[in-house]
Amino acid sequence: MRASKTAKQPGTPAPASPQAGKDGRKLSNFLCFAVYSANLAFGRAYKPILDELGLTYTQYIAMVALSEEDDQTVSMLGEKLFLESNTLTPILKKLESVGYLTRHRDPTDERQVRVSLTSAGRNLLLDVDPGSTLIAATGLGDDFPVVQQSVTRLRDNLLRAHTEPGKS
Amino acid sequence: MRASKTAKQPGTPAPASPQAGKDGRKLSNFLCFAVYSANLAFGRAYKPILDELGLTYTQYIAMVALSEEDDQTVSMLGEKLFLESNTLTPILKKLESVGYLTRHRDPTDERQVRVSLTSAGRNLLLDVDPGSTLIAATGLGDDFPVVQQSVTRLRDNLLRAHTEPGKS
DNA sequence: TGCGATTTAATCGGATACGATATATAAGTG
DNA sequence: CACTTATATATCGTATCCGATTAAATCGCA
Repeated sequence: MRASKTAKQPGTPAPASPQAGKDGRKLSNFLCFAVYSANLAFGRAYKPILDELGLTYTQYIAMVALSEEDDQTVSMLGEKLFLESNTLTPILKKLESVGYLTRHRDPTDERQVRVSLTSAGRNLLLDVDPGSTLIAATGLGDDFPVVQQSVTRLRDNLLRAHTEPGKS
Repeated sequence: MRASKTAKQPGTPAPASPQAGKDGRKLSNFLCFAVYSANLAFGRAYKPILDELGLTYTQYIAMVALSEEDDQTVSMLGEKLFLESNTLTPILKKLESVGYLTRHRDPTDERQVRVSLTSAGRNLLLDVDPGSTLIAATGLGDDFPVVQQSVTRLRDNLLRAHTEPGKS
């Protein structure tokens, strides 16, 4: 969105590499740290909202992912959430124990577990409205969709580079 | 709140709020999830590099923060990393046990613990160069500094809104 | 058909995050 | 000085993440 051709901003150092120069190793120049700390900030912003529902952040996004489709397998859910069964299974069991979802072995393939939200789980999602309050808290204004898309692209590029070791 | 003429991507709806409309609750419309999953992706991208050094990601950024200044207290370090003693103390003890830093009670104020990198710790940081390889993996190109600044601003806004409850 | 290879969840151990609490030290007050 | 309050770490319990492994079911192929 901003001047892709000019790499040299007058006021901002903004090096492409955080290694450039002596002060290039400052934490504030690390994109990974910006993302890491922004994630912490989001977790803290969501906490008071989700606490009232008795949900953690990960439980919440798992339920959002489940609301998109019924009878998803753990693997399907994991692809959406970028998590695997070692992380998801305990979370799903927890959500099942409080009645927000059901877990059943697929009769067609007993290896798979099909997960679906219960009506209680679906109703809970209707109650939570973190968007309206938190959208403002981001302070991004019109840049909101741009930042979202940039971070999403960043994520996908990182994961692609990670799974395709053939490059360098 | 809307009206971004800069939305040059033709096919993307990119609503300001993930709540808008029925499909607005899709996970892909959540900025928090973009940040959350990008953080996971960064962790996985860093892992093979840091594994060779026997460091975790959090241990690494803690050492980067320590490299900026000697004799920092746990609180000072926590302000930089957005963490508190409950998280930092075990990490610092671990890094001390492997000889990368020292921890001493401040004689002036015995409540405080002063932390400094050892020469071994400083040398270790010289070895790691995740920048050059990972910069390319982000695939952001010239947008790198823009995204970094946006995410940093996002984080600061979220934390400010969180600590200042006087708004809504 | 038989059986090794693959796939899917689940389990386990280690390392964060974080709220709540504990402990020790320092500072403030009369 | 006694005593209360405040501050700085540390400890503890809960909930993720993740690599490695396990267990069960399915697939592949002779």
